[in-house]
Amino acid sequence: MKWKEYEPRWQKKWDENQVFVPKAGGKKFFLTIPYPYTSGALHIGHGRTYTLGDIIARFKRHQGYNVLFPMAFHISGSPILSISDKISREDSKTVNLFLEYLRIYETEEKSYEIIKEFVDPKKVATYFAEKIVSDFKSIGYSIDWTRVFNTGEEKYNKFVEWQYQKLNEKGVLVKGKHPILWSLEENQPVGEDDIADGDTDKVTITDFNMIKFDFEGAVLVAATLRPETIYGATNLWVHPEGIYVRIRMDGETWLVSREAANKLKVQGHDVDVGKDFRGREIVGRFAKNPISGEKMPILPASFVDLDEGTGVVYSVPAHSPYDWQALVDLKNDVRLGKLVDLDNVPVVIDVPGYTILAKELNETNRIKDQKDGRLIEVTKEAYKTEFYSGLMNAKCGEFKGLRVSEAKDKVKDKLFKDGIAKLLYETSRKAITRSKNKVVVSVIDDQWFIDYSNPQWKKTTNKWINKMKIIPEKYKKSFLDTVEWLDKRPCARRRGLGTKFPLDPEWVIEPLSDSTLYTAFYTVSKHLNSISTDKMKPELFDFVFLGRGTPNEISKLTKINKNKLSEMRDEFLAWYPNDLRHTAPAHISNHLTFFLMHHIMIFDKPHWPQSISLNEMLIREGFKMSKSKGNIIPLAKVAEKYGSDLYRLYVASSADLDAVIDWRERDVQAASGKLNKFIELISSASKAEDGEIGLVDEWFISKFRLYLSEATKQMESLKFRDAVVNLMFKLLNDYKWLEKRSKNPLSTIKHIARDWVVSLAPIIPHTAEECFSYLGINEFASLATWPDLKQKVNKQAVINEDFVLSIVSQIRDVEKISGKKPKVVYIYTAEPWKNDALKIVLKEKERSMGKISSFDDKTKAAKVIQSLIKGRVWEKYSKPLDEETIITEATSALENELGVKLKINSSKDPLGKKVKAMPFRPAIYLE
RNA sequence: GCCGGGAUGGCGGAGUCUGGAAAACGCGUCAGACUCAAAAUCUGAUCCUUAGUAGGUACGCAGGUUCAAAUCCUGCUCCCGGCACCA
Repeated sequence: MKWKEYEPRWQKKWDENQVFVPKAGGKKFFLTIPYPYTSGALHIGHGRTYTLGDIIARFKRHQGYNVLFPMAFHISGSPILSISDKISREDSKTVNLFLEYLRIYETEEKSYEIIKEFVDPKKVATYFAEKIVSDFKSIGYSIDWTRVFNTGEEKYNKFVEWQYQKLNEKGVLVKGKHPILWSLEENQPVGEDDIADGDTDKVTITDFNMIKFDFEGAVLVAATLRPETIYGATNLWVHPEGIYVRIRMDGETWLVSREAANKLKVQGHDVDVGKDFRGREIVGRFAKNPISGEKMPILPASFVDLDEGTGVVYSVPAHSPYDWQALVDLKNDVRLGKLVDLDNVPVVIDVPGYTILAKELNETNRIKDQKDGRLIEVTKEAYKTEFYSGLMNAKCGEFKGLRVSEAKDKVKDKLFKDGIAKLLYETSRKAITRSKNKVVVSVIDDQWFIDYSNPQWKKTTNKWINKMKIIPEKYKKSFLDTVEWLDKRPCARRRGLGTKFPLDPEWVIEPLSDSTLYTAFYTVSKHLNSISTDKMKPELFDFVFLGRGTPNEISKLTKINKNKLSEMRDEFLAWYPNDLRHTAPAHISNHLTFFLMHHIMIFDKPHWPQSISLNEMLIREGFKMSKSKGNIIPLAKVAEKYGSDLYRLYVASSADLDAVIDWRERDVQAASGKLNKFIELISSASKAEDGEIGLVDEWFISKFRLYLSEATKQMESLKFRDAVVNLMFKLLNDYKWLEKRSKNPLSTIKHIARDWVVSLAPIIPHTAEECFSYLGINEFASLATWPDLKQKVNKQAVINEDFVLSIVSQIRDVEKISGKKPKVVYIYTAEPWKNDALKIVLKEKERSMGKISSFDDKTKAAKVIQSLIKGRVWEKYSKPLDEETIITEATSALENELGVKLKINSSKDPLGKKVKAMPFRPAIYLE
């Protein structure tokens, strides 16, 4: 792996010569990849996206584009903050994780020193940002580092503030209520990171319907996920030992569990807690069904969970396995048994194959009592069955005949409209924070949102997406779906790093919402370094990005030199729009769509994004890389372990964009062999004497040019894998044959060496540079012009030599089938009249049978013509070959290759093979 | 649950959009060459039958459209990803 030795050398040269720092102007290509979040070391999976992006940037550069490929760092949000928190609390898991990251770069001793500084979140951010820069350089990325920034910098804050001012002017910033996960004890929002097992077992927010049942001048509030079953309610359940409270809630008197009262308090309701009581105190009394007005008994049940919903549920025995079972359990109760009527439970949802679904399911599953754990599964089954195949029946009034899946929301809407129901948010599972406090749902009422629901905005965006190039194209639909589905989205949070929300500085702009327009920021970021932030008024950005005002006016207002202003505006105009944004499909449903929509809302149409490309993830030996499995390869170790060019070659060639790459050590080693072979060939060719170019050499050169033009198209559509197959694997296979056939194979390589090296330079740039130096080409391979695709291809040489190769495989076929190891092989070419038939077929194609009259033996001729038509000879050939001459010329190579003696068109023909020969398929006899 | 995507040899995967000789390219395996030996490298074989260019079996399952289906349509099974404050 000699490339490891020269890689750093070329990286240094690129750096010193600022090879990838473009000056605005000319035919431009502006490529971006989302900036990495600096909360740790990147691994080879992250590297896939950046590597493919770099290959695109480099390819475009070869094609004569002036390429801008910048990079920055994301530090906004809470993760970095909570890392510092945890490190300062000496949380051992976090400390160990970060020590592990540090050891990638530092000595043991130094790691311990540095981690102490990580109590400061900015230190975490800047440390890893720096390391990512050196990681990226070590892989040879052609990034313009002069524009680097991070999202915590003041100039960036100014830019984001401007952006929010624009959004506000457009009227898409709205304030409202919003449910979030919350800890009562810690009195703050909890993110996935703060929840115990939050990463593996996600917690989401579920909507419960609280339905009010009049009860002795108050309301007893039952919670349900299945409002459509209200028509079949027979009674209410409370937990007999549970503690309930009487509360004043938004002007009404409610009875709910004590836990529920606490939740309601933080869900935006006006709650006064009054007297508490045990569930059993109201057992046996009656509440009123809000739909039918019927009296319904309140009964005790132990399955009722006080900490889920309101701690009160209504009972639908025909459709809920728990309810049915609890009634069965209660039937024999001396006092309450008489309130239970199992013979007349109302069925309100008809399901084919069932009469009373809950009863029948419980019986087939032999449920013992309401404490039976299997009830959870049975309930799920009941719910699913009814949801998909249940129909609301005559007892459901206006909803009769509807499928449950449709009726559910309609019934819910009606209950809410009639004031019978209210919404309660509940967590999807019982969850605690890492500090062991309960997670509940809180509703905050002053949450700021970006309102993506605006139909005009959506329409314009969809229209634009349809026009955009999305690669691979199958992801286009995901974009359209996302736009369809987007609604209001919270854009500010109470804590985290980032930009203060300009309309309310108590809030910080949420990290995905501060990263929607920053591709524009790259165009001027380095100019802003010399301007003090107090001069960065909104008018500055209005001018630079939107062309509002004149340099004179803006200069007066901001005190920024007016030439500087013009320079910035010019640079923005020179680079924008963003020609390609490359990243992973996971970003479609959030970042990428915001990126599009914000551009469309704020920028002029000529500056909207042009195209987006996406690549799937990378796994290792069949498994996802994860900290717990300990199977992560950090990007920082790639150069040392494999060499960057090998990494780049493997990442480019082992899977298409939309397929997951499996990093398999064996295949990596195989790729290493090919890379070695390539380097050796170029290196020895560079030293070889010039030789004569024969027909076979022309065959090879032509093959290369054919592969090259195919590969160029493939590179343009980002099919790197196919390009590598053509330029590397196939060509190296052809070279093996060339070595056997040509007098001067290395000198032939010399003819294509420069072009070959350049064509692979985007993928293996260090090796390309090194090869240029072997070849004595005194320029950067990274900046070399893409090979001329109009160079001569000798088609006849290709056809002839491919024919010779087909002779080899035909003889081998026969050897294999006959099981013979011949000493002499007799070859018979087709009789001349068959070539006449061939000429007809080449001209007439499928209609050739019409010309059959010119042949003496029409039966034989028909057979031959039929076979030629079937073989579609016209697709490959334009005229018959002089097969005898071609084979004669290649005789010695064929004899060597096969280890036999060849005799062509000999009169000796013991098996009568001669007559079987066809054009392009001579007959063969083995002796 | 909702919304996407996928299923092809022993394995990774081409081929699907645009129906018309399935398996390009790579890995593995087997055999041979080189070597004292091994590794590396090179050569060949790798669905079945067959002195041949032909036939048969095969692209998750079940149907359908068509002269013709891996490819188009319908239903099903299983896998993977995203799902709003999370970067």
